[in-house]
Amino acid sequence: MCGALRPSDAGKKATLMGWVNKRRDLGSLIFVDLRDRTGITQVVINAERDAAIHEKTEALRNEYVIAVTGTVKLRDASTVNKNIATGEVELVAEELRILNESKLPPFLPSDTALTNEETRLKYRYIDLRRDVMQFNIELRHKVAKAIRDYLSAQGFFEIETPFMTRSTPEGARDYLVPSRVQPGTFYALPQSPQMFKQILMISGFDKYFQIVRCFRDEDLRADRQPEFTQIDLEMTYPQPERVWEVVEGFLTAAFAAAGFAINTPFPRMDYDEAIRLYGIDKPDLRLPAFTDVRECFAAENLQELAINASLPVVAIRTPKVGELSRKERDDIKPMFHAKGGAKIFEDFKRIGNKFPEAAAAIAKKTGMEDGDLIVLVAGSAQAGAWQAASSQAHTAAATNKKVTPQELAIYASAGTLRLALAQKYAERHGIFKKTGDAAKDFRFLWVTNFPMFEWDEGEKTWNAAHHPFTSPHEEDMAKLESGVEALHDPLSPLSAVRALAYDVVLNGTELGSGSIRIHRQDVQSRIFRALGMTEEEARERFGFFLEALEYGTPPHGGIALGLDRIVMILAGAESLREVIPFPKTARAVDLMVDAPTPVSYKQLRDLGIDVLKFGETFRRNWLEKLPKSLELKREHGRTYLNKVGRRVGLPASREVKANSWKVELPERFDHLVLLCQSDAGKVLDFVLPGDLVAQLWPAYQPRPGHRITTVVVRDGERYFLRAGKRRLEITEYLGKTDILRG
RNA sequence: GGGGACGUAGUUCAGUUGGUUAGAACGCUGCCCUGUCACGGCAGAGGCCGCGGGUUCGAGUCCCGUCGUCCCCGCCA
Repeated sequence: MCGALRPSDAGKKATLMGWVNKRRDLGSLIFVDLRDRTGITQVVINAERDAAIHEKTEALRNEYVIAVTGTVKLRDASTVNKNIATGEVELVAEELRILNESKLPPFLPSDTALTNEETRLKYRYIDLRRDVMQFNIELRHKVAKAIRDYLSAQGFFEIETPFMTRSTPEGARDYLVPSRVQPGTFYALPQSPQMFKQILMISGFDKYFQIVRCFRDEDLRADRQPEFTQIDLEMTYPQPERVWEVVEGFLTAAFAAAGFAINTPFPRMDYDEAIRLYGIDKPDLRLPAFTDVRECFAAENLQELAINASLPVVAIRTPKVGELSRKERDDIKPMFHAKGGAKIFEDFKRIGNKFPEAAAAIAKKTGMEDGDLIVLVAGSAQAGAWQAASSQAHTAAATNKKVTPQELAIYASAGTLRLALAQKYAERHGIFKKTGDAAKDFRFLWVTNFPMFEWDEGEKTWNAAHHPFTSPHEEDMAKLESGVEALHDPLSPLSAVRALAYDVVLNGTELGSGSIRIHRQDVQSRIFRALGMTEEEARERFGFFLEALEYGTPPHGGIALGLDRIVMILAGAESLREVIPFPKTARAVDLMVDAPTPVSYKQLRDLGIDVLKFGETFRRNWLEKLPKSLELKREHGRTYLNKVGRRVGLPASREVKANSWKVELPERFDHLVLLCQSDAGKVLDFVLPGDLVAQLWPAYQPRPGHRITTVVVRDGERYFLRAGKRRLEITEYLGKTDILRG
């Protein structure tokens, strides 16, 4: 392999195969850097030694695939290249074969400046040749293998679960797979194998794991792809601590495989504590926690600052930011997104001028050092009105050590600001820079005792915060019982029910989430009742599962971790795309294979599917595939696309600037779908029933593959179809059918 | 669904208050070069300034729309 040769190999014969990474042509002496997965070796071709090979080498271009046989030679001391592992040797070519040529790639794997994502994704096979990508994918393999090996050694079975499964209304949107055999019905791709793994526990496979693809049809982020990989595991009879031990074990193995020695056990923190100290349920422990500095102010100070004295005053300390200019201070304000009456005091100097004693106390309490930035977040006095009204909640919650919604608003606002500030001044405080000490670089944390229920302000009800199979705390069972009576009361005892749920967090990223599950039918019923679900509704949605629970279900629990995120952090990457070989864009498009695409009518018909609304995707995919040189032409009272002009489209009319495009008619049709861009730039698409088509084109006989184009014209509030000189008003008709505005 | 950034040569980018023929670097092509490894030297090719409208005597530059990529909010049990 190209990265393998060492001085000890000197004198040996070797054959290397790989890509031409670089050719340095010095005339009758040519150097070729030959690259494969393992590295780069320099090949020397000397015209004096072999004119034929030299001639062949002159034809080589970047990314040609070649095979070279030659003798490994130690380099002279003066020509050693310390930058590469094979730098002390080179291969003197005695035979050279061009295995394949290459077109000039849009970018080279050896380029130092990164090409834009669009090009990288389109030519992913070239992008993946880059050493960083090779490293990341190899790292991913090593991590996955380490986890498999560890869990297997611990007695876990890797068991596969179906990809084509049942849609559940809970949680994220499902990706659906239509059934041909039973038209009108759909499988769903799993958001996670949650129910199957619990069924496996019921089935007696007491330790299960799987490195498995999951699918969620939600909007993407840098750390969210529509398909992603989970390390999913479940075991019987565990305390949460037992699950944590297993996770700590395989993470240690995974990080070791990546060359990092991490410490276990990870620290643990209650959800409430995480909110109080960090304003978020996935704290980044590398940064300083909040300090509550309400006590540092005198009551009059708070009044003067219009701060609500019954809510916390949070100090955010960002280290080593240094003196900020007026403009820089102003830049902080837009970074703050106030929730529920939270307000910001970004100018600590001014606080110091006005209230020197308070400022001194704050500086002391926060451990402020020279150059540290202090920003305060507090509840505004205006928020006091509704605060007073629910002061009862405040006291009640205080006894439960529970964070109230009002406090949460302050903490959460401060929490996002804390991260934004840390991000903005990352260069200055340097906390995010790797030190090389894994214990400092990777700050793990277990966040535990999540609330069982979340208040939905819109629906005025309590929802399951995790999933409805999460077991509540044994001690909170009584609250659960009484809380059921107050399902639509935001102050319900349900607010204080804790779940046996836990998250594993690394450097502010949620790596995984798990829980001890409910294994008893009676508890499960109570939870469903608490969620306002009747027995019948519950049966309807989770029938098979509830039935399974009744056949001797052992206590069980587990967790699922995002493999992509783990590898991303290990690789030091900013985006999941860097650790997924074939990722999708923010619009869930695969730019290499160009998916998704519209499918033929025949395919849809087989599935019993009728697509009513063709959206942007349809329009784009269909239009883009038309030759650019088409223009509309009218003949024999019909409109055709002809090869004349530059773009597809109709000449702009006075009334409306309309584009139009073809619709491929099926053998049989009940309606046409037309899409039209109105003068306001809005895309209208609507269904045109068959009898209207007949009115417009009386002589028209639908034929397979026949294409028709028409234009929708708008005149004020009236809409017309145009066919030749005829105009057919469809305004009224549109009112009766569904006109869908895109 | 909402907000923001970006789109100029194959690639990364520059392009002034709108004003001659749109530049640089790398890459590419040809020639020269025996110790390079970011090789060097000489010569050269390469542009619907994303697309469509508009304003203007004049648009890469201003306005509107649209397409695409990225980031964020909502969403993601």
